[in-house]
Amino acid sequence: MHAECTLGSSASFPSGVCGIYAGHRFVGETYSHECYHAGLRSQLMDIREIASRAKVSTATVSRTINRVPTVDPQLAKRVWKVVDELGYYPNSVARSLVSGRSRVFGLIVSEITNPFFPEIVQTFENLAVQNNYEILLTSTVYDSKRMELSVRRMIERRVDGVAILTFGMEDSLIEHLHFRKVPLVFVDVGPNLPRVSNICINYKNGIRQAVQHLAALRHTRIAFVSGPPHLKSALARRRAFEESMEEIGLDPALIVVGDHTVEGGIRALVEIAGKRNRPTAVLCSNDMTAIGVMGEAYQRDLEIPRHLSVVGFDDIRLAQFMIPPLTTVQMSQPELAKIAFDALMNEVERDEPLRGRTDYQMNTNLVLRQSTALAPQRATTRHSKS
Amino acid sequence: MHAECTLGSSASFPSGVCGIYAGHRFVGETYSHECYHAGLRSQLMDIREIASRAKVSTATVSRTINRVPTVDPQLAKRVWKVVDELGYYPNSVARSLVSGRSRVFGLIVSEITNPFFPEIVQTFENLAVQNNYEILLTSTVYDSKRMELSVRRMIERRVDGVAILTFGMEDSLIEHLHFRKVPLVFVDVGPNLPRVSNICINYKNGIRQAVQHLAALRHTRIAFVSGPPHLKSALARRRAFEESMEEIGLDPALIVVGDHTVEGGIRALVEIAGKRNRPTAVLCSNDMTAIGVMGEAYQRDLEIPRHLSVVGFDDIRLAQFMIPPLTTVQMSQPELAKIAFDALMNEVERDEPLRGRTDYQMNTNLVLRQSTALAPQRATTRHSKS
DNA sequence: ATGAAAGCGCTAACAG
DNA sequence: CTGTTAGCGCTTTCAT
Repeated sequence: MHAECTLGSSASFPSGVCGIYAGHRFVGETYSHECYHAGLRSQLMDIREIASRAKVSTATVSRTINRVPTVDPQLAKRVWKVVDELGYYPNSVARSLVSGRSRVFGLIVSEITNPFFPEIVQTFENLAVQNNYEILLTSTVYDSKRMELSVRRMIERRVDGVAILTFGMEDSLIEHLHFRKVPLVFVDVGPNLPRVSNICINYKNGIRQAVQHLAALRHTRIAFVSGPPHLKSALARRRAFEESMEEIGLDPALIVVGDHTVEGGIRALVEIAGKRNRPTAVLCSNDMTAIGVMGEAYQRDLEIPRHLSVVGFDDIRLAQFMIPPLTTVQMSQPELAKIAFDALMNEVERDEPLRGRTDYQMNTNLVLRQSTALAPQRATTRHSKS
Repeated sequence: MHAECTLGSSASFPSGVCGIYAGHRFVGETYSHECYHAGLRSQLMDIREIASRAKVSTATVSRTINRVPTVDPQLAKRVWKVVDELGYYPNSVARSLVSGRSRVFGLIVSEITNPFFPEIVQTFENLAVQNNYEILLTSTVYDSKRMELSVRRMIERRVDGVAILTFGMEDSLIEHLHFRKVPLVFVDVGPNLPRVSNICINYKNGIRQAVQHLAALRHTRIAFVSGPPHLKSALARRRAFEESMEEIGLDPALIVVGDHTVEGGIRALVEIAGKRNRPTAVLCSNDMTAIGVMGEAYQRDLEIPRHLSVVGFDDIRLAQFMIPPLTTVQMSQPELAKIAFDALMNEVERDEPLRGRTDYQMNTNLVLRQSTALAPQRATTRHSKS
């Protein structure tokens, strides 16, 4: 009946708890000599309670639970039985304290509500579950006080590593973490230090594909809506755009400075729409911008893709549900999350830290959907979507 | 120079760390008699290190840091100075162990990538920061194994409370938490037990508004796309729809069983579009469904709102960025998160648990945007959006 | 007001 | 192979 183990790979719950829950008082009634402070101790069970009930030492309970192979199967069975019956769960706070490892990874994002992140958090969490880790999620909401707090919280909770997916973290904060020898992983901006991993995104590949796709659709007046200029990843995208245009002998029709928000996209479209000899295609530095562009185009009866082709960047989940579905450069969030998580795991398991940064590469690729079409002919035939 | 305090309400970082970081070795060099194990101890500072440097006892350091008012200002200043210089951060793992309170709230959601949740997580995190809490986020991804794991993780980490925002949690898991006296908060489905809070959503109000809005636009053939039938909150929405229709003497034109996903919305539109005497308006049980409906309508050249009015439910952030912006019933996610967080805080701070459940109420309201319009006239004048 | 010391629940030496 | 015991870093009596 109680043959199943409560802990370890089998994730099943103890079958005994319901009985206990149903009214069976078990604290203090058969308390052994080891209980010198019954009243003050946890109202529930601890390792000593298990030990005394299974008539073994706490060390044996610990070993059993941690699957140390040298424990006598007989004893182990007795221990598991009690663990199972009492629904005992080891206190990971105590475990962390003694082991010095919290089994928690910090994940710092700029804003959880930014659709770029949920997919990342989800993948991170999946990996955490698989590896018996927890994730401590904090968002900086672009506020330097909040960034400080994020870092402080990570340090106080003694996380085993931090993925910094917020763009624009002050160096002093990074030093705080690095000083405490916490493994760190960054996107694009990782400093060359031990215990630091850096994920290098190949922006050029996807953006070149986007530009060439537009050119193939006979667009020649192609605009770009950039991200915030202080953001390294945004600059890289812009540069990739300019280079890709130059490669095929095209001049950017217009470069609007955006800010990676929907509102920025709206403003950008206003500017684009107002331009004489209006661009026929826009490449946006991220999908939120593209969403803003599309929304404002709709308000102005500018049809997409008939009058204007739009390409995004990131491929957030929503991109495919836009109307029309958004053609965009995919920067796979699950892949990014996996690389980040693995980088942290590698660092945690490494005995001797490396001399410097570890680099990881990630590619980007165009995903074709329905927000791009042949460039409108100048006052001759009209190309509608059907 | 080091006048600022490192800890407490002032969130500023110690100014001394950079110097230390820049090469000043401080472990072991002035280690006092209290250091009996320098090599094995934390490579960084702990409370004893602070104590010995400030020439006070660890108790005094602890009291200072915790702002116990009885400490001598002279001593306190000395302590703060050292804390500041060394960039000491108390180890909250140890704190949790001794205090028995982890200052972590669990947050169980069904899927982080479901756009309904990010806003909730963000608000929860904001409140957590304000109250010196951490959040332990887990997602069940509709998998019972993962649900078990979620609960197990919460218990092992000794969370101080759990907000269960996943719909359809098995009773046995809830018992596990409740058995360990963990405060719990639910939406709609909270059992009547001590330390349980329940947030009752008034679905009817918003849905009635939606129905009356459509009726006022002269829609008479109104369809409803439901959520998964096993979901209590989805059933409540459906019932609210039926009642609201009945109130004004209308029969539902069609009720399609959906599943709260975009794909379900797509299927629903296929069914709606294929019906002879097609409904002119659809009310969807959530926004994801509405997005699916709109997407598929686009694919079929069914214009929204000209040919079909669409209303969603939830008012996820994206709703306003859809094309056209989606008219929807708002169920404020920030408000929900705040109620949930406060409920947990109230429970944690309560000395004696109440006899039974605590109830909280939350309303819903229609938000008008552009996905609804006058019902198309039967083969007479056409109402276009301009 | 301050310090010494006893633990919080667990793990890991070290003995047996 | 098992048990005893000394802590992990902190808070909190209990004396002083």
